[in-house]
Amino acid sequence: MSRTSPGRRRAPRGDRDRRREEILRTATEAFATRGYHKASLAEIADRAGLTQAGVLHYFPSKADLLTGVLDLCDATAEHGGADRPRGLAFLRHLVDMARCNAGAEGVVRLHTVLSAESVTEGHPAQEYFRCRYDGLRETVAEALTEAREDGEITAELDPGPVSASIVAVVDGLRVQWLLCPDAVDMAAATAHTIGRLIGVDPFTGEEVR
Amino acid sequence: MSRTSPGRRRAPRGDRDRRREEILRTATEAFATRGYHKASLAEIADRAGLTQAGVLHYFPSKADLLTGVLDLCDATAEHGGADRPRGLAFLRHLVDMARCNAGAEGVVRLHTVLSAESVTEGHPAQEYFRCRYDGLRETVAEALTEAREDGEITAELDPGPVSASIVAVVDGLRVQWLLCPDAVDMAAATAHTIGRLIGVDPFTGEEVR
DNA sequence: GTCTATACGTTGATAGAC
DNA sequence: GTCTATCAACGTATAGAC
Repeated sequence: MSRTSPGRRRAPRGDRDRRREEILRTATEAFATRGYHKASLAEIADRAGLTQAGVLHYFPSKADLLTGVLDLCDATAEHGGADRPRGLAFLRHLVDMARCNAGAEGVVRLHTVLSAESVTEGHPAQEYFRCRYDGLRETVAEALTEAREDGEITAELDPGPVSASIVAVVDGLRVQWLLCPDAVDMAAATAHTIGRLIGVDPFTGEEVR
Repeated sequence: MSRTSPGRRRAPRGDRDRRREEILRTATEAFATRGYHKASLAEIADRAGLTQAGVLHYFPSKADLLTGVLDLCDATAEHGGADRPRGLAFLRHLVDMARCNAGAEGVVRLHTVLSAESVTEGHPAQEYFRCRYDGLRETVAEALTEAREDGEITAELDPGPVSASIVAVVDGLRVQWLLCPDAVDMAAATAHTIGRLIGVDPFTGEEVR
């Protein structure tokens, strides 16, 4: 183990890590606005204040840079490792995220562009997104089950298909919003759709009919 | 006007048009599996049985080829110019299309990949998809209004947000299905979500609660 | 109408000086 | 650690022979 490594996460280990993070930040922006294939190492390097060869010193290949970006994205989203809300509260959390997303075009763009690009032949993020959607569907399904156990949802429902639909709405609204921000209210549409799908307004708890 | 042109649409005008269509077919496949940026004219030309320069003889630029693909896609989808179904029947039509899509991976892939890629900076299909989503939302909203007028839907609903959500579900399910076909039943999930959103099963007409 | 040849730019990656 | 230099490969598009 390196002498300077304290052996724990979250401890800043010096200039190298700061450099890496700076590169990841600019790479995130580039991938979000241009997509993985169109974004170039030279452009990323330029905005990060070094040369293209410099970037490849920290990330052996462009694909490694992409996985680095996605990992950082996950790490940021977990924001300290707080437990996920239980039951209906988690569905409210989804709506809150949609509201929050409406002010963070970059994040939305990154996810939207890369997730769709990942379905192409041999894309380096394919496995990442496959796992991600599997996890998302399962998490939503769990939350739905909890909500029923806790009596927050009274309607009969099949967690599998419903969770896929919820994830799909959140996703699909992003594309429309990116192309035409004024035509879509992501948070409102998400909240409304979830409410109809589970038969309960996720915020007031009132029955929807 | 050319001597061989009969001056009407749909009349096969000879080898040139057949060639163009052949190129468009292979280009469609290439854009669907690789995305616009990653697909190359050389690859398309190769599979169409001519050289890269040959392709550019029929389509002045790669961007023109893309718009040609999208136009052909539209023309095919209109299949003869039949009027769109009215009211609830149109929503059933959406479900039927989802069912049909589950057997036509290529079409799904083309739309999914290009629509998301189009939100990137300066993408040649950006205007196309902006208009497409505007049109889709409006068409769905019209169908919803008709369904209410005809008494097929009794519940109160706001056509704007609901139509955006319906379009979003259809879209979002495609990404999940492409990444993991066994995990998602597009037609079932689409039908179910639409049913909950409008309060009526689109096929049986029974009230949903 | 289709080809060959080529111009001309950009890409990701490597080697080696400093 | 960061650079310059260089690489081979690939991209679109054009020019001109046939």
